This record gives sequence, structure tokens and C-alpha cells, in this order.
Amino acid sequence: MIDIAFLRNHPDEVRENIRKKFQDKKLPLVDEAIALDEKRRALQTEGDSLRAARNAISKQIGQLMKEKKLEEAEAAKAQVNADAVRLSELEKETEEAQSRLTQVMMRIPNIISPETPIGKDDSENVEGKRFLEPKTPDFEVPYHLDILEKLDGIDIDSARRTSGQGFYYLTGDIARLHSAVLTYARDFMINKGFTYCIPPYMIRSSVVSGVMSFEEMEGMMYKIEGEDLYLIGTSEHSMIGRFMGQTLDEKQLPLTLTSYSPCFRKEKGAHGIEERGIYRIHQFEKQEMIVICKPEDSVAWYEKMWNYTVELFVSLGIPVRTLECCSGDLADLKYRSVDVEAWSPRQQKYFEVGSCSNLTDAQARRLGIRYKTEKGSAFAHTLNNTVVAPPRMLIAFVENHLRADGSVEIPEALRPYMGGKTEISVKKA
RNA sequence: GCAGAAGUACCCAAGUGGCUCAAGGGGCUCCCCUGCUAAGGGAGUAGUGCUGGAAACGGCAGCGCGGGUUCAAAUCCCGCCUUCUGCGCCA
Repeated sequence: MIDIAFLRNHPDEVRENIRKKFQDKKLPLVDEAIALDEKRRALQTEGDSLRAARNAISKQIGQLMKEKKLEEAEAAKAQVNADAVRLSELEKETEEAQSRLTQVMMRIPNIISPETPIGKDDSENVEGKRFLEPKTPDFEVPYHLDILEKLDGIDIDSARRTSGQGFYYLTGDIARLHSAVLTYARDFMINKGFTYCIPPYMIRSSVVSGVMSFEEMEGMMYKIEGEDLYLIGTSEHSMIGRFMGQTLDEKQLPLTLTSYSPCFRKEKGAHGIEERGIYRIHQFEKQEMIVICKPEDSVAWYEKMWNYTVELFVSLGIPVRTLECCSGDLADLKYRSVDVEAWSPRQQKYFEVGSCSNLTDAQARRLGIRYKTEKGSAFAHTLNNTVVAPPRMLIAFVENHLRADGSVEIPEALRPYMGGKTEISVKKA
């Protein structure tokens, strides 16, 4: 959500931003917002002055009652009553104008960064940098499920019986690898100065509706029956919810947090769960980073954050690249976003393993995340980024470290987390 | 989960419908006095949000959150949240 005062003063910049995002249908929203804003302020001014008058008369009534001047008191009451109808009308209209304005403002996209490439959709996203040479082994790399099955590391069939499509049992060394990757990632971020955090895995509907739109909620969130609770789709939900409506102390910033949680997603909609395997699933685990900082620092944090993910993957010997999200593909709340993609030797292409976003103050304004300043308070900037999210990440891991004999090498950095093991060997023919 | 109690500003806390659009104290800031120390005196202290105004300076909201009653609500009524105590259950 952008600042209404900014929109009021710079409507052309807001329109230009909408055009850059190829959302020309939304152009009328700018004038709509300006009109609603004017209306709302006029209604408030009128209501405020009626309330001011009422407050004054009420005080007089109290005085008159004390002096036993009952007739005069009754006359004053009548006077207040005369305005009561108008006032309640005004209150209703003000509330209505405010909520309509909020609805319009929520549909107006955040101003995008000057660095964001202009493009219609994901086909026009722009490759950034590559890290490590993509490998192409001289043997055929099987589908990741086949690799994992040979290592006796996965049982999809049983999971389908117990839980349905989109679930998995990880077993043995692969299950251990899964935990090791998360633990390694956790320590990696702690060493970068981030504070480790384990959040609630369920949140109330009031928090859900704060952190996402109704449509997103329908497509993603699992509801607990008979409770006002939802399973989180990412730890960002409870991590950001933690600060809703809070005014932070300037000295607390930047908050640099790394959170672990399981993530639950319905994955309803266009690209539902159709693929076999563990690429798109209902349940996964994720180490996340969240930064809440002052406005002047968010651009620098954004750069640091995606670089941390790259550094982590490189330290595990997995080639990655960045893919800058173009204007048309950028979600409305985002100022700038970049995907980190890992190399798939089997598919001979990169695929998404993480996403880093700077939301500037759009999310903070929507959720009321402020910090105290000398003059008063201001909205903070919020950023989030994936550190690592297995089991999807394991696809890249096993494909890149696969040997001709079907075993998988464990990179040096991860061995302490795997009890010193150097490889995961084939268990099945 | 059941029962009881509570939630007021940075902290403690008074406050059963209008002399409270929140008393008093602590703390904090500034000033005075005392050679130092201990102590004392005075002033300030509701942060914030919305809003009017070029500004000066105003208005509205705000006593856990959301509704309601009333000319008027911290105060009365309803729902919710949180905390404490006891009982129960449980990694």
C-alpha cells in the first residue's frame, strides 16, 4: 500500500508506475483514490466539528444538572439530539469512504525500483549473475525421485495413502540430509549476525487477513477445523504478524531475523500439484530471513540478503544464478524482487529455489509497523528472502552431487552436520 | 479445558456516569539551593494516529480490542484477546 499523501501530491508518478507494470486497467483507481480521499477528509472534518460541539454542550448539561436547572438541561439535550442523526450518518459515511479508499489503495501497486526491468510477464525477467560453472555430467542424470529412491531416501507411495498427493516420507540419510541442510543454513545465518527465531506455525484469521489478500488465502491456507487458526504458508506470516500494529524503538532497527518453520500450502489454482516428485508440495520446511529496517537502509539490505543465499548455495557446490523480476511479474506490494535459481543438470536449466524481496514501506503501512523517530513515527521497511527450502532444494543438491554410480557426494561444509559422512550410497539396485 | 481475579501513560497506581477530555507517586528532562555527599525547593513529562492551518495555534480519536446504552462512558451492558491464581490434563 502506497502513501495516500504521496498519491495526492504525485498522481502522475503513480500512473506512470501503473503503466510500467502493464496494469493500465488500474489507471482510473488513481482518480478514484483522490476523490475518496477528499470525500473522507471532508466527512471527517464535519464529523469532528459536530463532535466538538457535542462535547461542549455535554459539559454544559453536566453543569446545568448540578445546578438543578433541569429545563435548560433538557433544552440542551434536544439541541444535541438534533445533530445526532447527522452525526451518525457522517460516521457511517466516513467509515464507508475510508474502507472504500483502503480497498482502492490496496489495488494500487507499490512504486517499483528504478533498477527493475520493464516487462510484461515472467518471460521478460532478466538474468543477473551466475555463480559457479553449471555442470553437465557425462552420464544421464535421472529424475530426482529416481535418484532419491535408489538411495532409499523417499517413500511417495505411502505418503499418498496416508495424506494424498503432494506429501512425502523422507527416510534415512536423505531425511538426515534434509535436516542437515536446514541446520547448516540456520548456523550460516546466525554467523551473519541474524537472530534465530522459531515462530508459531498457526496464526489467527486476523493475522492471515493482514498478511495476504483473500484470494491468496483461499489458494494457500489450510484452516484448522473448529478453531480460528490457520497453518502458516511460510514463517514470514507469523514473523511479520509479530510486528503488526507495533511501534518499534529506532534503536532496535535493523531487526535481522532468521526463522525456521514448516510451511503448508494448498497450491490451489493455475499451477496446482500435477508434477510428480517434490518440486511443488503441500508441506515443506524453510529457513527464512526477515529484515525490518529504516527506509534509508532497505536498498543495501536487499543486496546483502540475496547475496547470502547465493553464498550459501555456492558453499554447498550448487551453481546458481539470479533472475531479476520484471515490472509486470512483480507482485503489487514489492519494490524489487529477485529469484535465486539453482542449476538442474538433468533439465539443463535453472529453477527457482528462493526469492528475495524489498517491500519498502508498503507492507509496513498496510500492517502498521512503525518505528519511533525524533519527530514522531514513520513506517519501517520490510524485506524477506529464502535462505533455503528443502525438500525442493534437495532436487538441486542430489542432481549436482550425483556420481555415475548413483551415489551422492556430500560437500565438505555439510559433513559435520552429517556425522562426518562423505557420501550417501546406493541402497537399492 | 473449568473456576475466580485482573488489564489505566516509561513504571506503580487512584478512579461506580458529568467538578477526571485520567488524580497522585516513581522515574526521566530542565532550573534553584546547599563548598562535597546526603537531602531539599520549583517547572515540565500522553506517546501516537487522523485532521484543519502558510504558520501561530486548533479540532477529533485514544484507559487491552471490538460493539452497544446515554446529551455525556475509564466507569454501565455484550462479545473477544491477554495475564495471574487454583483445579484438571499433557509432551
